[in-house]
Amino acid sequence: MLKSIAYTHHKVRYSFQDPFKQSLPRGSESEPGKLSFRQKNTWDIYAMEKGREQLNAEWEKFRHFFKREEIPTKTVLLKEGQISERMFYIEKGCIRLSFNKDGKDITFQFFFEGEGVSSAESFRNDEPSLFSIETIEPCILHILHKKDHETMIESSPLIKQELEKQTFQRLMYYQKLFLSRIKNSPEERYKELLEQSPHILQRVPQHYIASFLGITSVSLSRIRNRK
Amino acid sequence: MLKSIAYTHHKVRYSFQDPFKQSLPRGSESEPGKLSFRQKNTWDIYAMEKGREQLNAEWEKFRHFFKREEIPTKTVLLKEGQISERMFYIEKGCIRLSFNKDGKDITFQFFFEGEGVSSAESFRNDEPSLFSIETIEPCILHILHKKDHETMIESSPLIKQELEKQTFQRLMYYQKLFLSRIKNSPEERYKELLEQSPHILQRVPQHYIASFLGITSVSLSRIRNRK
DNA sequence: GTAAAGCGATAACAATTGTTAAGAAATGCT
DNA sequence: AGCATTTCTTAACAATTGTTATCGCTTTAC
Repeated sequence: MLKSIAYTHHKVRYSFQDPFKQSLPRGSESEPGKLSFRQKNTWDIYAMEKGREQLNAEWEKFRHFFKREEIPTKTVLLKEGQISERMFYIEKGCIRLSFNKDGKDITFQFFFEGEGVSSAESFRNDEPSLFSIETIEPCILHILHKKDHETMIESSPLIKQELEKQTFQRLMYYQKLFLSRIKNSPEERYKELLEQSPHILQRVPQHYIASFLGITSVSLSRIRNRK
Repeated sequence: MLKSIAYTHHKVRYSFQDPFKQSLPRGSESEPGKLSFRQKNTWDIYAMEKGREQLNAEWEKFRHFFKREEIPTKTVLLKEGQISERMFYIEKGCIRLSFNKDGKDITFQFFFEGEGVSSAESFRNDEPSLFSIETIEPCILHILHKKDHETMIESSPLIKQELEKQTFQRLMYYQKLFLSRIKNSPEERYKELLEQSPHILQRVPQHYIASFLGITSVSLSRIRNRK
């Protein structure tokens, strides 16, 4: 199967920049609503700044820590309850986060190309992960091991500072995610997906979308028939 | 009314330590489940450490930045959409966070004595707050103004570092909050409140509890009749 | 002390969603 | 291409929650 995806000998086309700058998952940006593609714009502004270039140069120093791997569909990268030792950066493909409730699988976030994925608490505190990480499509990932991550932080105060800044941004993001989840009905949230993240609806199977919206796939069909 | 609460001439009995160490709201710890009173234990351990004492001594240097105020019930400390210039530390009383959806008021967090409250994004980025902050009971608060907060951070690398550490903890907390909200039904979450945070049920009016659980007060009455 | 406001419980009815099952279409594998 | 698996839609019925209104009790304000 992987053989049919001729990426193995394909020249990598992305440039190596801060791999976790985009760590706020794009799939869920429809929920805070205000984050849709805003980071792309912010990214452009940063890209113009000298500091940005300096930071990218700093990331470039640790490029060798990221191991490139091709991963098939429905591969569990991290299982809920395990301790995470790796972070993932997506070059190609789609990933979902999920957890188990009474035998039922609940999806709550999607990640796409250019985004970083991890179970931060597990990774940083050696605690069992609260959720699983799984590929939805065939993926090309760049994988950072925990030890290399620590080495990187110790070696570069600049990167350490940047990651702290991102922690705050993620806090803000989760706050918005949380509020949006409370605030909007599944139907409202589906409509936001339609308007702001159509790529999710095109690439992710409906039953994952339903799970993500917190409803059954039957209810999702009903919602889709209402519009 | 405030005159009947004879705190005005009452000697302050708390000691001035890191006022935001307890910034993870206690009211919602029932949701992550695993955080219930755990911080109190962690606090004790920290209190034994020399570093802890050093940090408290550092906080003590900025005690004068915190303005003590007595606030009556149902006082809006920050209105949704406004820009926050203050952080609050509760000496006495109860505070809730809420936002408005189609004319309806939705409560999502409670704070009690010993806890810090703020709209972090608004405070830090000068953005309109996503929610309101309101007292449920008569309160005694220690209020930190934004300028003083900035002065404090610039003056003390130790405190700056401590606040960064807390940011990560808050990120973890919100992640758990989010997952718990998705995972558990209102009834399950009500039962957790019963077991782990009975003080909330005793002090907070039922209709706020219902709102917090994401249901109407009628549904909450039904749930209460089921147990 | 009295009036008003606030709070909680309950009933009746409407609306929404879940569960289960069946069928059709799309996708994956050999 | 054929077959197996997965995905999506739909119907029927059950379960749950929302909306509205009413009542009684408690608290607050004057």
